Amino acid sequence: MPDPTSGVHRPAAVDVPSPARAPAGAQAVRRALDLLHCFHDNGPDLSASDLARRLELPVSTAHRLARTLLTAGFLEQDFRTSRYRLGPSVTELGRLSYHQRGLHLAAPELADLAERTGATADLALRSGPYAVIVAGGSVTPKVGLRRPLHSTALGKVLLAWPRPGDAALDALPPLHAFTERTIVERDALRAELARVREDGHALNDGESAHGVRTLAVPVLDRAGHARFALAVRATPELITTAALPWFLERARACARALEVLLLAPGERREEEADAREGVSPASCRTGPGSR
Amino acid sequence: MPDPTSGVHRPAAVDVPSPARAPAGAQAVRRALDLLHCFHDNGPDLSASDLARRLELPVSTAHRLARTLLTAGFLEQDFRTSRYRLGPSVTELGRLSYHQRGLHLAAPELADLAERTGATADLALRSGPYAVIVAGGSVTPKVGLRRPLHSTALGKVLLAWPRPGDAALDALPPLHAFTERTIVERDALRAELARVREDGHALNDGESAHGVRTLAVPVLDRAGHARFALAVRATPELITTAALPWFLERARACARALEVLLLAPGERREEEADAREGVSPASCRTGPGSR
DNA sequence: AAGCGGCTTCCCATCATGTGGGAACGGGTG
DNA sequence: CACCCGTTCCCACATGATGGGAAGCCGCTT
Repeated sequence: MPDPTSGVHRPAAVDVPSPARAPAGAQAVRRALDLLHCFHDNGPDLSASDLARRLELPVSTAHRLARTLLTAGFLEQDFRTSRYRLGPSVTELGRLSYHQRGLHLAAPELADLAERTGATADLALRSGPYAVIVAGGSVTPKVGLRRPLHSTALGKVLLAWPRPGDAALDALPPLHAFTERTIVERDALRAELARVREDGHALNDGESAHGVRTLAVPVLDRAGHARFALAVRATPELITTAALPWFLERARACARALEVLLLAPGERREEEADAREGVSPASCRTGPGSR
Repeated sequence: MPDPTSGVHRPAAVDVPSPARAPAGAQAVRRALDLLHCFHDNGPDLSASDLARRLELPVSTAHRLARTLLTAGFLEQDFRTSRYRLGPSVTELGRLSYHQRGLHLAAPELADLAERTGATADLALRSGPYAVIVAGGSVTPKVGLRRPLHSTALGKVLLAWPRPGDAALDALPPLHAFTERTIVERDALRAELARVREDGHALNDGESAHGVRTLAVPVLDRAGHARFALAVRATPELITTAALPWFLERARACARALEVLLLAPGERREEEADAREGVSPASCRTGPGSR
C-alpha cells in the first residue's frame, strides 16, 4: 500500500518477503485460523470465552467463529462442558499433508539414527515463527511440539537456510531468553547464523535449557533451502566436543538419506558434489532395510 | 430462522442435528476450509484456478482465499509453478491433534492385531460424510484415506453408533454404488445399520470393491457413541464365514484395548458388564509389551 | 513470428457479510 | 438465594469480503 505510484504490477517481490500482518483481504479467515492455533500452547480443550480471551476478540465473535469451525469439522465440542477441541478435519488433513510430505518415510531413518547415536533424533519444519517437530526417533517423540527459532539448533538451521516465503529475522517476535546463554540480540543471532551457514550445522549448547546439547543439520532442496532440520539431542556428556564430528557425520548421512526420501526427484539436490567433508561414501548407511 | 414465534432460546436441539448448509454466519471461513479439503481428492498440488473450478468460485475469490491461507501457513506455494499445497500449519496442527487424540498409542495395537490375524487393521474416525483412516497396522497404511460411509464396514459402524454432532443418514450425499452389492437405498441401509447395532459389528462383503471382506467394530465411549471404528480387512478366503467369530473376537479385544488407550478415564466405558460375549478375560491379549 | 488461450495477480466500486454489543438463559459456588 | 461466569442467540450497522475486469506472463499452436 505505501507505494501506489509505481507500475501497475509489481514485477517481482522486491523486498518485504513477509509483510507480518494483514497483507490481503481476509479478516474472518485469518481470525479463524488463529483460533485453531490457540490449541497449541493452551490445553487440548478450550471454552468459547477462553478463545475470546486468547484472541482478544469479543466473545460473540469468537463464538461464531468457533461454531463455523465446528460445523466444518475443524473443531469438535464436548457435549458436557461445551468446550472445543481440534476436530476430525484437522486430523484428517494433517494426516494427508503428513503423507503428501512423505514424512512417514522419515520415522525409520530417525529411529535408526537415534539407535546408533544413543541420542534423540528429531525432524522439524518451519511453521511461521516456530520450528515444529514433525517426526522423531524416540518412542514417545515430542512430535507436534513447537520450538522457538532463535534458541534451538533446529531453529537456527531453519533460519540459516530460509525458504523463499519465510519471514526474515527482523520480522520475528522478540527473542525470549530461556537461559543465560540464549542469544537475545538480533545482531548476535545474525552472526551466529552466518557461522551456522559456514559450518553446515548448528549447535545449541544450553541455550534453551540447561544440560542439553543439540546438533542440527539441514535437509536441503535443490535451491539450497532447508526443507527440514534434523537434530540430534543429548546431554553434553554424550555429545562431547571431541565426539562432535562423529555425531555430525551420522546426522549428515541421515540428512542426505532424507533428502532422497522426502524430496521429489525434481526438487532434489544432485547427488554429485556433495563431498564437502571427507566422509567416506561407504559409511553412509549400513542396513536401511533392516526395519 | 423459520420459527421466530417460539421462545427466545431454543431449549435444546429438538431435531435438525445438522442443517447441512449455511447454519451460521461465516461465508469466507467456510469457503476457506472447503478450499483446504480440495487437496484430498485432487492431487497434492493445485493451481489457483484449479481451486476456483473445484469450488465453483470466481478465480478472484479463490485466489484471495488462497493467499490468506498462504500467509497463515495453511498453504504453501511452489515458487516455480505457483501452485499451492497444504502448508506447514496443517502438518503442525494435524500432528498436534493426532497426539491430543492419543492416536500414536494405537499404532502398536493395530500392528499387533494385523500380525495376529494376517489381515490389514485400520482405525478410522468420522469426518463429515466420510470415514477417515487415521492409523493402520500395515507398513504402508492407507492413512489419511477417506472412505464413504455407506459402503464400508468402517462407515457402517460410525453410522450405527453416531456421535451427537454427526449428521444423520438423510443428510448424507447420494449413496454411490461401487459394486452391485453396494447398498444404495437409504431404507435398506437403515435396516443394515439396525442389524449392525444388534450384532455389535459390521461386515462389508464386496460392497466397496470385489474380493475384499471387511469386519469392523466400534470403539465406544461412555455414552455409547463410536469414537472410532476398527476394521480388519482381507480376502474372503482368509475371513471365511466359519472363521468370522475368531476374527471378531480378536477385533473386539483390540477395540477394548483402544478404549483404554484412546479415551480419558472420564469418557471411558466402565470395565464391568462388558461380557456380552462369552469371551474369556484371559484371552484379551497375550504380550503387549513384547516389542 | 505473431497469435492465442490460460494462468496469475492486482485494483476497485458495490453491497452482502461478518461484526460485536447486548440480553436471555443456565448452572455452579459461596 | 443471589452472584458470577459461561454459553448462546438476536439484530442494526458499516466494515470488510466480493467478483468483474484488466494488465502482464508464459507456453503452445497456427
